[in-house]
Amino acid sequence: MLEAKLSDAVILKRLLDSIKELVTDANFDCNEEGLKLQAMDNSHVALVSVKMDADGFVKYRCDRPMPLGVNLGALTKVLKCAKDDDVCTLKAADDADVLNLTYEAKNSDRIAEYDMKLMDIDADQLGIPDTEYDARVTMPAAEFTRICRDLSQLGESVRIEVSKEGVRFASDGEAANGSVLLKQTEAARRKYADYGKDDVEAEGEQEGEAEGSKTKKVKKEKVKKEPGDEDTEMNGAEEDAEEDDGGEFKAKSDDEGDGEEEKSDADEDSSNKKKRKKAPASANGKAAKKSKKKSGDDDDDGSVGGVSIEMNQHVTLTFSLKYLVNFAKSQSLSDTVQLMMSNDVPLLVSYKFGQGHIHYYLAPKIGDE
Amino acid sequence: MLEAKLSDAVILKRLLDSIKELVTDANFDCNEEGLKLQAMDNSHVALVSVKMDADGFVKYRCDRPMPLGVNLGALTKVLKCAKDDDVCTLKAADDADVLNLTYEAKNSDRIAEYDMKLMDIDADQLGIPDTEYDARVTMPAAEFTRICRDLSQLGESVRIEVSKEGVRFASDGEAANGSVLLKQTEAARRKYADYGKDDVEAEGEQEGEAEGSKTKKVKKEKVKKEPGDEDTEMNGAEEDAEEDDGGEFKAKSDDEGDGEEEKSDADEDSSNKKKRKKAPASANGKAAKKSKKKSGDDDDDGSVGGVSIEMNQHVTLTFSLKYLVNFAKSQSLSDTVQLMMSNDVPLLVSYKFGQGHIHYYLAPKIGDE
DNA sequence: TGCTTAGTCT
DNA sequence: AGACTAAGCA
Repeated sequence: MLEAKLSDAVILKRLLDSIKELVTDANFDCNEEGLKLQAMDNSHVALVSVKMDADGFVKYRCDRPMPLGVNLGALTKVLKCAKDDDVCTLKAADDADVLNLTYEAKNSDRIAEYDMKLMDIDADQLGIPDTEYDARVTMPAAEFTRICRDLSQLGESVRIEVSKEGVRFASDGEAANGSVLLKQTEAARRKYADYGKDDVEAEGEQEGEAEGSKTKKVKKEKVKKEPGDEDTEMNGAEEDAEEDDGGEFKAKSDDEGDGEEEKSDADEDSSNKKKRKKAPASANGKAAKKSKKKSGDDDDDGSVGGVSIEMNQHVTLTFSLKYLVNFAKSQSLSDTVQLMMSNDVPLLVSYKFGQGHIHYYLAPKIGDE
Repeated sequence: MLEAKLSDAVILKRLLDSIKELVTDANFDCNEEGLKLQAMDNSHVALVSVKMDADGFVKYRCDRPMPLGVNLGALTKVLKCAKDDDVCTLKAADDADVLNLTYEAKNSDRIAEYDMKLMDIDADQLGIPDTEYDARVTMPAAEFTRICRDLSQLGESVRIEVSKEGVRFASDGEAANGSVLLKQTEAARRKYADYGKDDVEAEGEQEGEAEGSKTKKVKKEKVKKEPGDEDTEMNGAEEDAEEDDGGEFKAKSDDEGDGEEEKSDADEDSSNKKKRKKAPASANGKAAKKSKKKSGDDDDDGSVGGVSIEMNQHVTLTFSLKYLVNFAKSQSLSDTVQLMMSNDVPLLVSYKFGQGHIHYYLAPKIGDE
């Protein structure tokens, strides 16, 4: 059975708000590592991957892995019945066809309980490419939202060009062409120096979670895991942030060396194999920052303009703004967004929050389509 | 002729916002007691009863009773032309076919005047049952609104179960079932201890006002009036809160004993005849509280969670959420709502505000309809 | 974070 | 035409 208690229902509410327009039905795959959702958008153009780590819950228990087929519209409705600060508990019996959600007011004079029907959803195995990106752009989520919205008024696509100096977002439209250049600033570089170094990528394929994740009992710590050889090493010192569960694609951060992960190496081998815990929460200290989204920590996200760029080579790609605007809704979950790009490879838009992360993949437009 | 001056137009605006979707046309019946509106909703399922006591007006004069047939949509539009804090004066000549509304800014530098056409409306005699309810639930209006809205997302009906411990609102829907339990708390019990004890019920039938009420000359105070023998007594001291005009049904408050009405017995007979003043404003002191709606008086409505329950026996009833959601709009008029229920009897949802009250009646669903 | 306005869908 | 949902503004 599954029992997951979240301290504030608002996290789940925001998560659903972020993806419910993109995906109508999806499986929440739960195992002892946490909850994971991967799905193509309704038109099969974009891919969404959400992960909520067990560590992010007040209480988390999952006896055995199981997929919870959920209609996201229905779940959104049910979540709307929760107050933002309600303690939210998700429960599902092992072969249940319902997901039970309990909302408790922090003062306990109100208890609401909902049972939502589950459905069987074909888990289309999603092949998330295991890519080492040539460019990683870290910037304030609000900036990204603004740019996408602005440019979407002009045209349907945006051309994103990454160079050492900065990122340019350009769109050509009927009535006007627009271009926004964000320069890399020292302040931004410093601010994001160790951001997302260990958990940015790594959407394991299903495979990873199916057996690998369960089998591992590993550390709850925030050590990043190696895509391939997680069980064996404990290079806690590396902050590359490879956190691919499946090993299908691993994220590369060109400049490691920050070494800010906590080492929980001790437990590495202890866990069977597959310790794909990327500590989203504590590792790199970003997760912590993110969680304060609305708090407006000035020195971190909001106040500093500019972007931080890490790259191996120039990248120029064109994307549908409609999707990017949609992705940008996750701004509610994090102050910071990262764009991972390589030429001719799907863009990865990543938002990390206290309890996990949400990744969006979007294939580039080719030629002048 | 009628002349009624209200210190703040916002009261009327909120009142109209509350009922305009339920009722399209209705008579404002005015007599020296004040203004009253009673109407079935458009589908004749629910009944709305609004009362604004003469005392609640800065100035009130009604030479002889008359019905003002109003299209509520039109009145709403006209009221939108008033600023919330404008002093609003309603005037109608004895046989006028127009209602004159004057809006004066509090500093008098602006005077707006509108004439709205009146219409003849068949006053369907409304038979409001005179019921002694088995359960009375007093709770924050916002809580009631929230629950009705939440559950209306899931299903069409809500089952309300009242027990000593609390109230449960439950709804079953296609995608999910939901249940909200509000526990009775000591804080809530204290908060609402003397709430609505004297004016909760008592919608007189039309009849009452037509002849019976007029004949009485009684006090203007907050004494409840006797349906039958009004002209003779002036029991100003009782605060039972029977305020039925017609005598058809009288409101019962199980626990009276507050005794907080003011006695103005002296003037009872002095007035010609027809003094059916029920003083909603001052009696019991609740009216006063209510009027502060938006002010967020913590110790009164908003801050205290939980409900207060007074009951003779368990009650379980099922209602259409669509209507309850509609009723809940009156939250703009009061921080507190009371639900009065008996098995197999229409629910009474009552909101009291400084100038009067609004009562909604809704028949329960029987069986599994 | 809440409210108001605009647009879309029923 | 009305209601509901989503986006923008305060």
